[in-house]
Amino acid sequence: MIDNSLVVLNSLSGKKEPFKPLNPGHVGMYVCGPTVYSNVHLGNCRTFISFDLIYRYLKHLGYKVRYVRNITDAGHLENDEDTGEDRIAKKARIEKIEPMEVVHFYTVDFHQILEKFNTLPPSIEPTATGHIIEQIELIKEILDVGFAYEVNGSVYFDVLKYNQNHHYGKLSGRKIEELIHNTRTLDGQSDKKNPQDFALWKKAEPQHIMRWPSPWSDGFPGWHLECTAMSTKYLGASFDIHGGGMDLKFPHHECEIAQAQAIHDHPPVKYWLHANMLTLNGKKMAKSTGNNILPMDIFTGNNDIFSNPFSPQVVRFFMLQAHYTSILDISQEALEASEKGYKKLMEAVNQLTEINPGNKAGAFDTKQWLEKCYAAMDDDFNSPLLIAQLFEAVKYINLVLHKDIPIDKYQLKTLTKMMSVFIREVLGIAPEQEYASNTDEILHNTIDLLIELRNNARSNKDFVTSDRIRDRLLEFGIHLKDGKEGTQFTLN
RNA sequence: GGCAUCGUGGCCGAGUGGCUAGGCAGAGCUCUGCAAAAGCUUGUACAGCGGUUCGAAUCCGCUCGAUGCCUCCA
Repeated sequence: MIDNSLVVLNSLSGKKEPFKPLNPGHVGMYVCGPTVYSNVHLGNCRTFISFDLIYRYLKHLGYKVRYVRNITDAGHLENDEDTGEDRIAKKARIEKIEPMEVVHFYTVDFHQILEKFNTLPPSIEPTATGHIIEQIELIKEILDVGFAYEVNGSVYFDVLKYNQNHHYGKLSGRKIEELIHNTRTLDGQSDKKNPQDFALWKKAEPQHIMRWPSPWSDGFPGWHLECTAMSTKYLGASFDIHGGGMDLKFPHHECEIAQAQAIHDHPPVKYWLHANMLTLNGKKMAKSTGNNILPMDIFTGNNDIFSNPFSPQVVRFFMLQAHYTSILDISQEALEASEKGYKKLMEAVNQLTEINPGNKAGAFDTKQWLEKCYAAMDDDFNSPLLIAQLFEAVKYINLVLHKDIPIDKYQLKTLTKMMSVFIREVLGIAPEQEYASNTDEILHNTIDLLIELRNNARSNKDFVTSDRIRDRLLEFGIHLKDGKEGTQFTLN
């Protein structure tokens, strides 16, 4: 299956490049995970769904993928000044609970939401606090090569010195002169030599509870360092893919490149992939403006933004209908359109089992269709284009079902297998709900009985009764449809 | 102000020099007791202004706008 036709948009070059992993057949992928100081953000979910798609497709192609996604549970400051407070410590102070309670609570929330979105768990999910020793060792190495300095128990990365021989800003397209020109001066309130320098280790203030011993002070590691420590530990000094949200390009990913380059004297990552932002009703999502929604509130319908609930699968399908590098706007209308499309797609797939193939092949060119499906995904994981191809198949399936268009065994077998592969395995879209087999059978038998009673009424032209049965069932989410082969039903 | 990404029909969203994207919505028809579903038919869109070219939504320039980053942010 690995035929080297996959191309990916590398943020480092800004161009689509053929994907050739460092070790043939193996892929190392690191994605910046969440800071677990509050409920996982919907935009954050888009990033993880995007990389779930990428992970799934690489695996589908036959690569052995090691997917590392961290949990940031320390070191992520409110701002970069010396007074900046750790986000988790701040939440703990406000809620009057232990920092590790905050961490655990929101880690559980994060996992629950991502599971609802049907994302696969990563191969390794390391935490920052579990890698303090590794981070201290990295800081020592950076100090040894002379790209960091210690002041008052804190250690900073010397960006200006690094930039003498390397380009700090090559990922985000920035020049150091512009950064200096645009950076607000802190009027000597900082220990840093330059405002561009970033913390590798911060000395903890006396009231700061999240603290670890180090050669420099009792303190905590800098945010940028943890990703370098964990990616290096689990994927090596060079690995294939580093992903994350577009907003992490600068400074976070830039700092990661600088740290790794300083120590290993070569770039850490071959392909940088960045997922684009999600906006809500055309505007950036922000808690401060109220233009914000939690994933769970979309699923339950408990929100003021959308007039009805939308299931995780519909939201996932909606997101996959856009390319991961495009800005995507979520709205009531857009979700409704996706919901209908999703149902149409799943309905057609479910009805594949009802088709009896003939000996005559139909006009559907399965070989060409498959090629188009793979071509779509090979072109930088173009899921919207793949979905468009899936709807081509849906159209044909419906023609077979309703218009007696021929289909032979081979066509049916290919469609049945590959529709499932693309929808379930690659796109990671699951059926809306699965019933326990026992309940399922009882429910189906009950509905069949009601359909029988209704059809008796219809034969007697007692449409009052027949419509009442149909309308009442619809209220329960059971949808009856009369066709040539009798009455079918769907569960909403 | 600087950097980055982008601006496609009523809505969402592919497409990066010539050839149908796709989904949703709308209109007409077929089927139907009526619906629903499905099928068929139907839409001369590419922010604006210049330029390159035989030919541009697609390349170049400028203008306007959006989003992100420039202090933490997926």
